[in-house]
Amino acid sequence: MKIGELAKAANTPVETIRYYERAGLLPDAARTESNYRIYGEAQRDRLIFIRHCRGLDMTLDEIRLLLRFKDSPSENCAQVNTLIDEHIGHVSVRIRELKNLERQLKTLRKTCGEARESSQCGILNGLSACREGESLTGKTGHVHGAHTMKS
Amino acid sequence: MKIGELAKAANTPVETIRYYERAGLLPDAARTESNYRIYGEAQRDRLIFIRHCRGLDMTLDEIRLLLRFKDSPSENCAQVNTLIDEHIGHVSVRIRELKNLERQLKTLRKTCGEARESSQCGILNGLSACREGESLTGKTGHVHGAHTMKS
DNA sequence: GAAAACCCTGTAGCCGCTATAGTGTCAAGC
DNA sequence: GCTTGACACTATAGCGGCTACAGGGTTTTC
Repeated sequence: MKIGELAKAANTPVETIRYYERAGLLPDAARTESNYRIYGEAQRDRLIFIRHCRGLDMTLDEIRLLLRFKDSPSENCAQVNTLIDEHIGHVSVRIRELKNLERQLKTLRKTCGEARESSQCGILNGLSACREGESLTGKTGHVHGAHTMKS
Repeated sequence: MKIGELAKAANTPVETIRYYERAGLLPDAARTESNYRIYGEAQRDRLIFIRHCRGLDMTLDEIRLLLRFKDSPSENCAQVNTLIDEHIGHVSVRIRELKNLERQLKTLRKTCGEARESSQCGILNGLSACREGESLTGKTGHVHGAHTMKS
């Protein structure tokens, strides 16, 4: 199959596939005479694996490690378990952080129930004031942000 | 105060302060004869405001909007309320996504209780298999990722 | 008067894509 | 057989929000 077909089969943009190749997650693809990439089922499955991992918010580095284990089936998978455990830890930490955030934001929102002059706005004023016990976000994990990509 | 003092006062790296200036969040600072930036209390307060907003995971664009309202105190702050409401929405969405993720990861983790051969590893095999009802993450908000920055 | 600590500008890198510009190849329809 | 359109290729730049240089100048401290 050509790259466009693979893209459909794995529900992945073409550019992303080429990016994964450059990034070393997919092996350099075989080429036709006219220099088009061609793929078999093995590569398709590998790509689907990668996309599953990305769907679980793993970094490409984490995925690289998992792929190494997939590529050496006789090795002991203890490191895989560790990786997943750590990743779960990162996600949990991030959930806790975001819940905190949500709480703070809702508190802040209550301080300006209705529209009024900016100078009187409880939100703007609240953001200016210094709160004390603020343990600013994340040093622990690698799960970031509060903003998803599209739109 | 010079930039280093401001950095301490607002608990913000010097480079980040310069970056905010370039990004138009802080006004171009006044300069000494030897071209050093100098700041007063107003700029310090503005920076602290920005850092509070960042602590609440707002984007620089969102913060720019808030600053516009701070800069025109007689305007109606309805848009501020809307922004905060939307931001709360983004955070809530992200929390739901991450909880989902956590659930999936824990399920996956259970499939390989103990270390064994990679080829037998429930995790690696689970990641290869196609799950059906996967509503892949995020189109709705702008709160992203599961990975925090440092370490 | 030398060394350390600070400041400056400009540029490149991080991640995981995404989007261009500019070119080449191929299959279908006339 | 020639045009049109869909697809493929490479190379490069951009996103956000910093962070980290390199290579210089200034100010403070001993």
